[in-house]
Amino acid sequence: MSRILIAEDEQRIASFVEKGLRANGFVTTVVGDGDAALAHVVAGGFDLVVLDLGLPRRDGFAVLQAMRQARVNTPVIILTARGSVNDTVAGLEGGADDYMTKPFRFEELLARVRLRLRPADRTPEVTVLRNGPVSLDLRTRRAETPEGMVDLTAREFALLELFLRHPGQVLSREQILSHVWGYDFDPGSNVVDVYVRTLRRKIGQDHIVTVRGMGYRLG
Amino acid sequence: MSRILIAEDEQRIASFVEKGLRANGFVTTVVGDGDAALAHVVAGGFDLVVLDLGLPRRDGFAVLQAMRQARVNTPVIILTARGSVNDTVAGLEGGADDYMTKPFRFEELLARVRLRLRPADRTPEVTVLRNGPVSLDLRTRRAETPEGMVDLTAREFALLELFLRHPGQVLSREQILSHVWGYDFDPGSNVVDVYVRTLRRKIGQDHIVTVRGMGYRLG
DNA sequence: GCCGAAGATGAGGAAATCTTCATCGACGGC
DNA sequence: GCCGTCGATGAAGATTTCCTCATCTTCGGC
Repeated sequence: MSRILIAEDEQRIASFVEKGLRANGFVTTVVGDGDAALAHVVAGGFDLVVLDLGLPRRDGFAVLQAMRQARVNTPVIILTARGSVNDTVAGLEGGADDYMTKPFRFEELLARVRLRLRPADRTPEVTVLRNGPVSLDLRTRRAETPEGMVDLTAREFALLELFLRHPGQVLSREQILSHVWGYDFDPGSNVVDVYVRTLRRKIGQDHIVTVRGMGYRLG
Repeated sequence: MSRILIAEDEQRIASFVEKGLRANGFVTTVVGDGDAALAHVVAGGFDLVVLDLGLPRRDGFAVLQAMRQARVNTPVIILTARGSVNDTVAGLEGGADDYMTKPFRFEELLARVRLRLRPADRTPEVTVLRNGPVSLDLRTRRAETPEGMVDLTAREFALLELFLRHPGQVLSREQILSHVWGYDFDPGSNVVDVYVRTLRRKIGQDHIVTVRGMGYRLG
């Protein structure tokens, strides 16, 4: 699978991103400052870089600039603090391929990573996820089950997508929280329970199974 | 282009659907009762049927059943009144491929028509619409312009999609209203104006041009 | 330049979605 | 079977999106 360099100094976020990407089959390397990031990128071997703008020693802009000057065309996804729109624009003009404002949901980052890697690995884009009787059209955001077709809200959609991308696997509330809601969401909340319920109401009770003490599982 | 049979007795809706489909390059035929619908379908020559359930002389169910018994496999999209969920389920089990509850927005119907015709014409699915500097990813619902990338709300997305599917063409407020909001929306409203404004705010002022006395145009 | 009509804009209220909270019920260990 | 913990559920409150309305600005004919 593809190799991804994560350049991020905040420990919490770095590990959030790393765990998530590894769980999805990517090979990851984490570096905590700009110099290291640049060295790794130029040395080669990475298919994509997740680059925080606020790195110590040499900030993200400088890394990006040096990279492009060295004619390294590895796709770059920038991480930036919310509100710093100017950063964003400058980043994109400076040669980044995409950006994410913090805090972000892991699934969003994942979607962008997949998007940027696809041209390279020539895999056609998946537009419908399916698992047994449940299917989800990613374009129209509609789910289809034996009970009929239903339109989903944004959260319901994100949750069902997560389940469909990990069929049969038990997902803990924490995993679901970080993937669908984001890494800085209150872990004491029971939003996941509530949304599992609304999903079950819409697509039918039987598809999402409760695994007591562990979490939920699809199929 | 593909030929579509519209079986609908309400004049207003029939013409709404017919105009819209023609404007998008489809060849249409309208019939107002179930007998005529069945006769046309069995005679052949249609690639898809838009079928109202509440037809006179022979209702939609009967038409669908007779069609399938006659081994006609033309895809069928059912139109049904909101709330009659049982109808919907029964319809799908009876061999329909998709359904729409009235009132519906034209763009939604169009999306489903395209979806059902695609397998036949082998055209790969479009996931990114582009026009000059403006592009829209239909999967992530994100727009990209020289000013950066922006996330769109549902309405903003539907509006921009409409513009991108008809680049350079002047769209009247009425057209936009019926396509994005639905055929029974108050024509005296200025929602279109308001949403054009929010879109301009997000993607930049210059892309959507006002054509005084006529409507708006992209590019 | 003046006037009327068309479009732009800001703000407020309505509706839908999302999140939290309190309570109820079910399961498993003992 | 009893109790404690975990999950299910309903409903209220917060937030976001959507739509309407009143006002302001711009355009084009005269």
